[in-house]
Amino acid sequence: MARRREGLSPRHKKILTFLETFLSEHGYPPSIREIGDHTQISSTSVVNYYLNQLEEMNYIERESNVSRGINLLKTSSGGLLQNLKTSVNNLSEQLVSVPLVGNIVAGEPMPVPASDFSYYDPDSGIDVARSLLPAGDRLEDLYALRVHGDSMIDAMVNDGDIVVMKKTNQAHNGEMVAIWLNDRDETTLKYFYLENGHVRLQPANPTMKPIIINDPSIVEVQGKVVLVIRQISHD
Amino acid sequence: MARRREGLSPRHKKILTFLETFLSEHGYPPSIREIGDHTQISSTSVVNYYLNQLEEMNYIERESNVSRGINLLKTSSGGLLQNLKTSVNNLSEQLVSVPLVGNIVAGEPMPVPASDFSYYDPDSGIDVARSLLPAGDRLEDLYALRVHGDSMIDAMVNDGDIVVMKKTNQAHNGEMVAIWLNDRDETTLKYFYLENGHVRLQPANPTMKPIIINDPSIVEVQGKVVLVIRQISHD
DNA sequence: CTTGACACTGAACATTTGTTCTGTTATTAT
DNA sequence: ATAATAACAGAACAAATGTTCAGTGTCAAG
Repeated sequence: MARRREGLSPRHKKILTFLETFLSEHGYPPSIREIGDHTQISSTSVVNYYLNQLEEMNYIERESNVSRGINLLKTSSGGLLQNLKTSVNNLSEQLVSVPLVGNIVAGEPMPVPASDFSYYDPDSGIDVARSLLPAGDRLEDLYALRVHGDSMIDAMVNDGDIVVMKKTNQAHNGEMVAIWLNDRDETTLKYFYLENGHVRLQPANPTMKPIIINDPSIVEVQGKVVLVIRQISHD
Repeated sequence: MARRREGLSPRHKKILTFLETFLSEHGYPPSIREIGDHTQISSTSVVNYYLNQLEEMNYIERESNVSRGINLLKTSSGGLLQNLKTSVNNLSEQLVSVPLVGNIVAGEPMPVPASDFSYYDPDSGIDVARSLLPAGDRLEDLYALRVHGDSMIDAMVNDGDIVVMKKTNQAHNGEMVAIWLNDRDETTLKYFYLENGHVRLQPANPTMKPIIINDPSIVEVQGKVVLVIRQISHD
């Protein structure tokens, strides 16, 4: 006679909740005895009895004869919890911290970080979903700058916006690049076209006219823009 | 004489990479012997020796006399991995999928999703780092629209940009809102100010003049802009 | 050439840990 | 009242596991 109806008993739920809590605090799973200690189950065989049932119901995976060989698949609410094994795979793949290395202002060459990021401070990164970034780009080639001043308006970029750059000093047609113009002492963000021996720098604002540079050598490409982020707050 | 310079040796890196791989495949850490088996280290005391160094350099935490008591803090590339132990808790809190519910074009009222999101398709969401969104906003009040056409240029928003909106039909001074203007059959994005009985709609582009609406009743607020994202690709 | 520190070895040992076994108790259906 | 099953208990045991120890080998500095 089946007393146990399908579903989780209070004891099951208690064990699952303990698993989640322990994992999040320790970074590794608890032992059978630790589970028993924290769920008022005095016997390791009862813990084993319940873990076997949780495995049958696909809340966990177990590995035989392996200490702490428990992999949490679902929470007690049955929710879509990322489990520990996919979180390693997915976290660094889904959310990246792009280092915010300084400001971009019109009257100065913009900062370009050195390749070793020795100055890197994780607290000053900009968090960006990987899915918003170009698929093939290496994360270590990316950095962020905050725009300072109204000088990038023709690039449709506001004071305070964040631009995510990819390191490059070679532009291809149609790419938006950061360019230092030697003759104007000016950094600008424009779409780059090399045409008939001269450079056309096309503003993002389609109502504005391009800059034509007859001597491509005065164009100094400092990076390529891959993403613009504008957080709107009121003044 | 210090032969080991600061930083990771090839053996350290091999161990860290193995830790990441093992964790992602199993959901629990490897034992000392498993690490040795997969990194061609024949002696458990050498594995222990290297793990102690990785702990000193804050790549891992260890728990004494606990089997598989290793918590991975950083990957071999250093720094870009969120703390693994908080990742179980925090992934869904750090990266959110904001539903992309349609397009915003000037000549139509913009789509505003119903409150229950019953149509919601996770594959069509825009991934956004939580840290880029206003701290107090409820995620279920947010949705994204893709801009279609050049009509939002005065808002410094390009064709193809994504705007993340918060549901509201009341604007406060200084907020950027999406407004349907009945008399013009037009949606516009502007900073909103209610002044002396009339509404001033201020473009984001500071070189452009505001729209003054004497009759506030024709202003229909459809949502508030919280974030603009522009993915740059070449044409 | 000597010295000292780092890297490494293999074994021993103690502890941790999971599984199994032999039961008892509680609960429900007949 | 009885039977069957689930839930539980404690102990034993073997295996897994981490730490320690007494060494050896390598290499750069002095």
